[in-house]
Amino acid sequence: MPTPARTSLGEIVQTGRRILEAEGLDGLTMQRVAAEVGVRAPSLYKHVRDRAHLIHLINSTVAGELADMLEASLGHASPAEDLAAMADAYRGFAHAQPEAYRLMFARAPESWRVEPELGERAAAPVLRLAASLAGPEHALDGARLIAAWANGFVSMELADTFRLGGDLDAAFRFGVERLSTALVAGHGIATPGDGAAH
Amino acid sequence: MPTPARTSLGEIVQTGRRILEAEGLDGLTMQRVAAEVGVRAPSLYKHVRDRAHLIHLINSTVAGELADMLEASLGHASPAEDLAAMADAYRGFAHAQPEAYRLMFARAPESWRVEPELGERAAAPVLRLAASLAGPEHALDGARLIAAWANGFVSMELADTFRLGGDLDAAFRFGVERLSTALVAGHGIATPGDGAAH
DNA sequence: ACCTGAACACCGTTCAAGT
DNA sequence: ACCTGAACACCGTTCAAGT
Repeated sequence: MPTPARTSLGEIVQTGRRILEAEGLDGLTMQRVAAEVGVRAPSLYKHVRDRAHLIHLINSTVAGELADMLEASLGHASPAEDLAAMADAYRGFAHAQPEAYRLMFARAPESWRVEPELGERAAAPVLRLAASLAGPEHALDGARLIAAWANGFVSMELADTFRLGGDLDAAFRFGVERLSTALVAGHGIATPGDGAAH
Repeated sequence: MPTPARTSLGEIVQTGRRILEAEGLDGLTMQRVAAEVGVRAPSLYKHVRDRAHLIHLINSTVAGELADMLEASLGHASPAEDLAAMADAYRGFAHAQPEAYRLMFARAPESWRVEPELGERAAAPVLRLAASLAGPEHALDGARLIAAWANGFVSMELADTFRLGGDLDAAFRFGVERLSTALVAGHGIATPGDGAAH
C-alpha cells in the first residue's frame, strides 16, 4: 500500500546545509541528515543519488544565492564604489556561512560541482564591473584579478592563515583601494611606465 | 626479544606524501600507507600519533619547501622583478604538487596545522618584498594583497574554477603587473587621489 | 620492542522484506 | 510507494597476544 513520503528533497537539502554549517563537512553524514529529518539513512536514497549529489545540491543553492548577491551589489555612482560594495558583499556572504563558502571552492570531485551556467551567472557581474574599471579589453583578466584576490583573502581569513596580527578589515580595504587604482590605470588615465596604456 | 623497526617516520611521511599526490586526500588512508611501507596499519601508530599527525607532518614538510622557495626567489634588480619571480615560483610550486598545496590551505582541523614559526618563515620574504614595493608602512597590507591574490589565483586554477576560457598564463601576468603598479602607487610616486602618499 | 589479528565504533550504500 | 533492518565493504584506532 502506497505510503506518503515522510520527507522531501527540499527539507533534506536545507537540513544538510544547516548540519554542514554547524558541524563541518565531516559532520554531514547521511545518518545525521536522516536522523534530523526523521527517517533512516537508506530512505534518503529515494530523494538523492548519493552523498555527493546532496553536496552538489547544497553547493548549487549557495552558489545561486551568491550570484544574486553579486548582481545586487552593482549600480552605484562609480565603478570604484561598485567594487567596494561587491567586495564587502562577497566577504560578508562568506563570513555568514563559512563552511558552505569553503565547500564551494574546495577540492571538489567532479560530482560536487555546480552546473557551469550557475558559475557563469556568478561571474557575470564581476566581468561587468571589471570591464567598467579596466576597459572591455581587460574585462576577463581584470575579473580574474578581482576574483582571485577576493577569494584568496576570504579563504585565508576563514582558514585563519593571516597570523601576523594587524587589522584585517583595514587590509581588506587596502586591497580594494589598490585594486581599484591598479585596474583603472591603463584605462583612460595614462600612468608612467604602463606600456598597456592607449 | 627486541626486533628492529621495519619502517621509519621519514619513510612514512615520504610515502604518505606520494600517496596524497597520486590519490588525493581521501586516498591517503592508514592502511594504504601501511601497505606501501610493508607493514600493517596498527604498526604506523608506533611512529605517528594518528592520521591527523601524519597529515600535519606532510604539511610541515611542504610548507618548509615553500618557504625555501620563496626566500630563493628574491634578490633581483628591482622589486617588480622580485614580485614576478616570486609569483612564478609560487605558482610553479603549487602546480608541481597540487594536492599537497591544496591540503596546506584547506579547511584544516587545528591538528593538521603547521607550526606558527613555519608560517612566519614563509611569510617573511613576502613581507620583505611588499615593504620594498609599497614602503614599510604598507608592508603587512601589501603582503596580504599579494598573498591573497596569488593563493586565490592558484587555488581557483587548481580547482578548475576559471571556466571562461582565455589565457591563464596571461591572466596571471596581468595580475603581477597590475599589483606591481598598485603597490608602488603611493610609495614615492604620488598618484592623484591617493591620500596615503607622503 | 616492534608487529599483528581481532575487535570496536563508525562510515556510505544496497537490497530484500515489511507495511 | 516509501521505509526499514540487515548486510557489505570500507574507514581509524585500540589492545592483548605473539615473536
